[in-house]
Amino acid sequence: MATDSYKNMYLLLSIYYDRDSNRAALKFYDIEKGKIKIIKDNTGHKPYLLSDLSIEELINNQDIVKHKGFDHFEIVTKYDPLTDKKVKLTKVVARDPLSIGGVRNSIRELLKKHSWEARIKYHHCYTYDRGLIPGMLYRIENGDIKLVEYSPEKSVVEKISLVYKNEPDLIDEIKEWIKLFQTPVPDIRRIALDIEVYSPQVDRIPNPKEAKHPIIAVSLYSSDGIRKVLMLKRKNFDESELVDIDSFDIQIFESEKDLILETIKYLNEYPLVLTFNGDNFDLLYIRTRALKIGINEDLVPIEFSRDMEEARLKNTIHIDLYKFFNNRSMRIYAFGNRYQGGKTLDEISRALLGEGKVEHETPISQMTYGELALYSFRDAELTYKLTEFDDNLFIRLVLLLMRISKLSIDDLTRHNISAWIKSLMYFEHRKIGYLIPNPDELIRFKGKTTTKALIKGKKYLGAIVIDPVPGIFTNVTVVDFASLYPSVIKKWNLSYETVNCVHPECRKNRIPGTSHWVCTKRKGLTSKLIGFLRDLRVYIYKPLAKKELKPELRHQYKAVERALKVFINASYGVFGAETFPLYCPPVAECTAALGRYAIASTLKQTSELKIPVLYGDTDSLFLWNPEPEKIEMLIKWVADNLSIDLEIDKVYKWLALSERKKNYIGVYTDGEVDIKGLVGKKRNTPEFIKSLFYDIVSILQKAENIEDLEKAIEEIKILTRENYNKLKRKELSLDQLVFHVALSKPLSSYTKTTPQHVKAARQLEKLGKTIDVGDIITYVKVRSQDGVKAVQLARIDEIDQEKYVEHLKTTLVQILEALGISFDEILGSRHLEKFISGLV
DNA sequence: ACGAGTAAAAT
DNA sequence: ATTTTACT
Repeated sequence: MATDSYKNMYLLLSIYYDRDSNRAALKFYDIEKGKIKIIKDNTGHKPYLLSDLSIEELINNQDIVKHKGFDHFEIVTKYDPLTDKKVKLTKVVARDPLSIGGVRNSIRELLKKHSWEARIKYHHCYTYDRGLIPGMLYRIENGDIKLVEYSPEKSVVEKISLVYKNEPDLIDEIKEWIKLFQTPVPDIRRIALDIEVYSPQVDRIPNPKEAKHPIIAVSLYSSDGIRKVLMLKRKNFDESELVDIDSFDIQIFESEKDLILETIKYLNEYPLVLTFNGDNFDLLYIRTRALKIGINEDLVPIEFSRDMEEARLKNTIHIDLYKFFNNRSMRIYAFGNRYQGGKTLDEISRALLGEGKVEHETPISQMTYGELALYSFRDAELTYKLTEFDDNLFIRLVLLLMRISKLSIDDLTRHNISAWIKSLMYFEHRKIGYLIPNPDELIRFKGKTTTKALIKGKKYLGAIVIDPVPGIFTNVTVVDFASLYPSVIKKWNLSYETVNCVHPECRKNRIPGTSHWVCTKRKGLTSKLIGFLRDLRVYIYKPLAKKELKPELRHQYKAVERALKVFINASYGVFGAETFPLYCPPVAECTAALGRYAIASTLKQTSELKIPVLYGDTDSLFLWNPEPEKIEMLIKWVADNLSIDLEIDKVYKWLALSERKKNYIGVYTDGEVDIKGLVGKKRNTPEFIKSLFYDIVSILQKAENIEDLEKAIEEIKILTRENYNKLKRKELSLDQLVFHVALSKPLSSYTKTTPQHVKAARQLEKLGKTIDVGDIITYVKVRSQDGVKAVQLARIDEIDQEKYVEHLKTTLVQILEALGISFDEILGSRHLEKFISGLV
């Protein structure tokens, strides 16, 4: 792989509908020049929809032929995955992207029954029809756009040929996938931007749709060395406030118009413009304000989508990091869930970069020029650094996710996993001539679920959680299935078209635990794709990410491995989500059922092998003191009988299980602690209880064996008493007693009950504070009618101590119950009782 | 705007 | 008993 030279290469970043020319357009990144190159469609490509009405039927309906946007009909043949039949369809071709909507509307009534592929976004369709893959490298010669081919390394091809030796017809296809991952990922020149706005009301964020007040600062931080704050000169300007700042440049503007015009230069200059919440604030504000103060619209390169959700730049590309870093998949898989809960730039950058925003008490509008410059600059700096940390992980990840999903950079960074998988699936459908089913047709053919969920309101039965054996155990080995659900999807040929297929002879191929069956004649599309991605991750890129010596390549493989994980792990969930256009509950239900089947049969085998099982959840089994040979036998049995990889996940020096599921504490052989589910760990727990909890944990951490644990308990007892007394003597500050709870819906929609955090939020609202969905409400428990007060309104002497003692107790009982039980055996049960009663 | 299962507190 | 949140 040649990573040293990108000569004459262009990176495809975006495919979009260009409003000015009413055609599709492509945004490439010219790697050598560090600039965007825009190419407008010159192929005369026309949008279309597919209908199973015949040409005669359509002609009889004169509305369509008379419609001025209509161009012509074509006949196409497709494979219908729902009926397993070839079908002839009429392709209704429109004149241009603008008229496709009108053409569709002219036969809307007919299409409700018969249409297929009528609701698909034009630029997605264009992406496939032109055979272009966003995120890949191209050469542009005489108007021709040619993919730069990187052949996979020989060792990689050999390995994958070995893995697929029983399915040789799939080898060519998987080699195409390898090209996506072997093509190098170039760095992209980019600039982060953040604005500050004057506001006469201290607590109000200015409304960007009105933009009543001036922009007073624009901070910029770029990959090629721009470190700058543009500032508006207001009254009382004092240059001396700025003399000490030497880590970045400050440029003072006499007029706001000049300041905005200078900002616009950067928006046109840099290929990628990064913001944090620019879709909803910064870019919207700049545009509104620019027009308001009389800048000609032609000079403003900021455009909005019709729903006002997306701020696009005419000549370059805008990425809103707020959306991307708050994407669930990104948070969980790519970034190891290191910033759970937080959504703000401050919280996210603290978690990922270890530094947060500049703390300030003075409202922005009252800051000195020096304070404002420092504050504003840090925001742009953090925004940029979110794309730079971990050796440009962000850029690598985004480009690889684009290659897998076939989405443009602006679509990818703004949409969630279901849109990514939808785009991937649609692309594959087109590639192999499959008709894309309409969601209502899909449900009609595949039916509903047949099992009953344990949780009210859920659609089908999920995973098994084995009742834990309470007590303390030394030497516990945890085995788990390597990506259980994706493995099951691959192994059992699960896909929306293969589950409950039309062939009578497949009906006997039952899925255990359900009334569904799966096709024996055709390979399922989802099964094939998820199988590819899984195999590439497990057999190729996970090993390469570890052993590759060249840092550049190693970083790329690491990003490949993580990007694959994102898709693989979400592949099951989307089929059970109504919002997914290939929603197919039987697929999700079969996946979960086969997961249960896998763990249940493995459990049976452990008892054959006489390995004691202490606990298990979904895809894991906790084995007590297992002999290594027996684990080997178990792993072999699973491989032979279930064709799933069972792996040793972790080994505990000791593990304390309570009676509660998903609730335990253990110490690994390397001394690291593992805590699951205990309230002491949870985000909403007050700091004072949390810190006591962690102090106790670190005492336990030192214990090597059961005897040590006994001594540890004594220490814990003393520590707990101390803290209890602190509470009673009111030696704690309000801050340490705060509960943090997120508001999951708008305040007005809490109608059934009024939880405590809602009470506190309403108190704040009364004082004129705006409260939004997702806000973390901080409150303390007090002795009053409501029982709670927002922390801002409370005094230390109002605190309801009893409530806190209760909370302290439940937190500690979770640990002690587990420890106590084995204590019962050693010291008798009085010990624990005395310990707990001593607390209250 | 990705699934189901579990725990705990307040109402 | 139900609602709500946090977590696996």
